[in-house]
Amino acid sequence: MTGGERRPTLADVAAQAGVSVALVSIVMRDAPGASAATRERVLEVARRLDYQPDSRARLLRSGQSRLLGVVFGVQHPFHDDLLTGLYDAAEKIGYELTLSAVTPRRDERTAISGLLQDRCAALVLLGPQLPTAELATLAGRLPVVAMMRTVRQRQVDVVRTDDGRGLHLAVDHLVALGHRDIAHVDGGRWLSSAERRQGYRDAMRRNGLQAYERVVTGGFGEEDGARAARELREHPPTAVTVFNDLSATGLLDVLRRDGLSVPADISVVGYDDSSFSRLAHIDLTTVAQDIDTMATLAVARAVERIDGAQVAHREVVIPPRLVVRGTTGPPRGAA
Amino acid sequence: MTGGERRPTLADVAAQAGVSVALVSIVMRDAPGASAATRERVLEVARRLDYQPDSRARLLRSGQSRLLGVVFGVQHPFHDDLLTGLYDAAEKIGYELTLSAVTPRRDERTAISGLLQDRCAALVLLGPQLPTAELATLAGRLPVVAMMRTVRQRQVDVVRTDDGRGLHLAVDHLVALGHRDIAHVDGGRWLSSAERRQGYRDAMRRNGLQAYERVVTGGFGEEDGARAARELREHPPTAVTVFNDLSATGLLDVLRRDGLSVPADISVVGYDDSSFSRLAHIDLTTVAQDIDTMATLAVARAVERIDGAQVAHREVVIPPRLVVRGTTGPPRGAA
DNA sequence: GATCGACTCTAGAACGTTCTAGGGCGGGTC
DNA sequence: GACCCGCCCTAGAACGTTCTAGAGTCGATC
Repeated sequence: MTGGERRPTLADVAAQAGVSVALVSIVMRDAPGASAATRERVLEVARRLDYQPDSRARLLRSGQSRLLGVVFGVQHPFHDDLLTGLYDAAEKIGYELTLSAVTPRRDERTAISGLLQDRCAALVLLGPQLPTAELATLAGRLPVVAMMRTVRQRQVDVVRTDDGRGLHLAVDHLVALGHRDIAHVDGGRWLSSAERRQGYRDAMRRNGLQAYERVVTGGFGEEDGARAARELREHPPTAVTVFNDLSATGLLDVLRRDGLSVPADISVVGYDDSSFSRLAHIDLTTVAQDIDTMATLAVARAVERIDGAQVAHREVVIPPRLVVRGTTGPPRGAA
Repeated sequence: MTGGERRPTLADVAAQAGVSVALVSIVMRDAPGASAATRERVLEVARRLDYQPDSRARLLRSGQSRLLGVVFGVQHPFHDDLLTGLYDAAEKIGYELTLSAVTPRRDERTAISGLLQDRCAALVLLGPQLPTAELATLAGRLPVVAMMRTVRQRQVDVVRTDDGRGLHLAVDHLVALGHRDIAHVDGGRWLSSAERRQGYRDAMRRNGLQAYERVVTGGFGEEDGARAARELREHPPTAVTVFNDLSATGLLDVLRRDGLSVPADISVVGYDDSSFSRLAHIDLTTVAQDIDTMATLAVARAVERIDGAQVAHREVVIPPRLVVRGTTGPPRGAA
């Protein structure tokens, strides 16, 4: 029953409309070379047969695929937001997106290889964990844009947030509130942990607070933040900047169970503006990445490479934005 | 520089290995009809040239596409988990997945039409919002499996959780703890809100608690839960079951700000086992859907239809599971 | 020693589209 | 009236693969 009938092709439409296959193709692509009258007639037939072009055949023949492959991770709520932006950006310039997910049981290599078989024209990788060497090989075959990660390799384009600046914003905000004793909980071995840590250090020095510099090893998850909080228990600072929002919530939880009041006793700043950080419950002050700009630039960069343009800048660094919510305030003494 | 060279094709491999194109095809597909020796030689050449099959050409020629189209929504953390399961299930039986996302600015119709052009063999829709009539038309063209939603239409297969039973579990758990005054905050006009509400009603009656039945209109988001909490303020019950986790956290927030202690003063049960409900901070007792089973069954159902089997059951209903965490406990009197 | 079957391999058509080359045809210019 | 140009249209090759039909070789069976 279902699926019994073959889907209509250009040939079917052509036969019904009494024209050649080539002409129907012209009409469907909205290409010049058909009179208004026939155009109308062909479209009418196509609509009646519910004709849908076959993108496989289309792409196969026309070489240029106007298709961008995107690799994203299912664990990152952040990636979902980025996908939204990428769809918008791609649609605006007439490109299609094809998605391939990295899951706990499906690694990046598998995800990428699927996209290569689909012959997309370029790859956009969201926070790739692949070693630089492998990214370089890949970039030798087709344009590759890495997002949210630095790649010291001239073949690979990079679009990322200025994480250093993100921590400047966080620290400056705390200093403006009157804090001096500000610690940082880093991301351990995670991508961009080093840069955020360095951003913290620079900002502290610029504010003349090198005496207060203190970095605690953290990580990606909630439990990492909790562990860091316990480590800070002995000599609690008046404020903490944390590698990401998830870690920050873990830290917050321990602080509150210890009877500390946030932000009166201690202020906390996260990173990412994750969806849950907006929950009234958590209400976390955090550093937000400019998703729309990043998405637009990533797509633009990929397309420039596809079109063979010699791209001048290989790396685009976008300034982040501080989102002030309820977990930051003046320290007790300063009130 | 990049993209200058053409990707190698079967013909290239054939030429280098000194065999016919057809034979290389046989080897690549692991089909019978090639000697071990040549097989070895061809594979070696393919590896050397870094040959990647062109899935477009492959699918175009071979008609059967072994390709499942999946439509998911970026706003739902739950969909990410489901994707993980779908990838596993599809891989196990040799199918590929192709993803199309619904975003705030890309509707379901667009997402589906993209997949139709890719000529996938069947569609798996996660919580589709499309009207039944449209789903029916679609199902006339290719097998369609809807997940997490009822569709009263015999062409469309359905795989969903037994939401009624989910609320039975929640209510029974609370009753076992000693609660009698249990209210329900529903999902408003959202899919499956009606079924969960009815599940609550049935469970209350089965426990002889019809006198305590109380349903408050809620919704999908946090603010809906917060609103419901304010509405309950006058005569607070000792326990609440909520449409989903997001709404439950909004409710929790208002309760706590009102000075109520959870679970001592009031117990709360959510629905979905969303990733954030696991955060130590929120630690929500909730009803979990059996993601792996759902994913496996959805893929199996789609494939059966593709293979033309006459499927007996059109609707599969999976029992959920209660995850007990920190927001439920005995009521004050019962301690 | 002819016939058969199994095995390995190949030539060429086919999938649905786009692209290249060119064929009518009407009307303007010399 | 010969020429050229622009417009609308068509035939047929091409994209990279799989599929069908069949060709060649070898060894075993009659």
